[in-house]
Amino acid sequence: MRKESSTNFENQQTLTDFCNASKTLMLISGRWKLSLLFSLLEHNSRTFSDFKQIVPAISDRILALQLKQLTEDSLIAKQKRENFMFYTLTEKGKSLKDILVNLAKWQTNLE
Amino acid sequence: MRKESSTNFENQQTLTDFCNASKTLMLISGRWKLSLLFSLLEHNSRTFSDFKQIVPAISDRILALQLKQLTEDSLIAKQKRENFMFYTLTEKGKSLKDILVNLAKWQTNLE
DNA sequence: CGCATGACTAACAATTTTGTAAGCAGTCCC
DNA sequence: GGGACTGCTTACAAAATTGTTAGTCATGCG
Repeated sequence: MRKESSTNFENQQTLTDFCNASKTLMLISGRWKLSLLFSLLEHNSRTFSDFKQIVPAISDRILALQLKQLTEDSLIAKQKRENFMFYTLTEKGKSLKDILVNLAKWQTNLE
Repeated sequence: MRKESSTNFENQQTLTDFCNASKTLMLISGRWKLSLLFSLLEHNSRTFSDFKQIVPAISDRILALQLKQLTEDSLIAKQKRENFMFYTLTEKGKSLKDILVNLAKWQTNLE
């Protein structure tokens, strides 16, 4: 999916080396990622289908992709319970809470 | 540049309606935007060429594009002084400071 | 068994973002 | 008046992200 020889890729590297905030930003950019994280902040534990109901516009593929990336970045974890897969926030994921809340609050304060 | 009839575009709408944090996130996502903002937090006032020196890998086109978007979103403003264009943070831009610093700090705390 | 549901994946297409190369108007300086 | 620099823009190309459609495999249930 990534082409590790592109200028684009190299620049991304340069950027994250240069600016720590960009690293954090990369973890949470991606369509619907914030929605998924917020819904986990509220409910602690969700299944694939739960997410689809919360964000009906999302397609299976994209949902799976976002969940995969969040999992790879250790912000969420998945585990099986009673034959269902449950997604939950990891400690790392929970530690993002203030940042997420502030992102929302900043926008709200503008209005 | 945008195709206002695509699912992609509609979903972006849905998303920002649904999740305030996503609105904020959109303003600061874009390659090098954080770097540009941080450099303005430090130095208050910069020219186009200054930015090019700070982030040598950036191309003219992309720099101009990012600056334009930041300007359209009113995070920065540009004005002419002594035949040079200077970019500065607006009040709105300055009010992002805590968020930006926290994004960086969160990453740093991980290490 | 036959069908429904949950949690995905594969193949492909559309859209968006980012990068390259070249050029251009305005100002300064010799 | 010829360069050189600043601050862009245009036309084009490459790469990344997002969306569509159609499956797959496992489990549960009447």
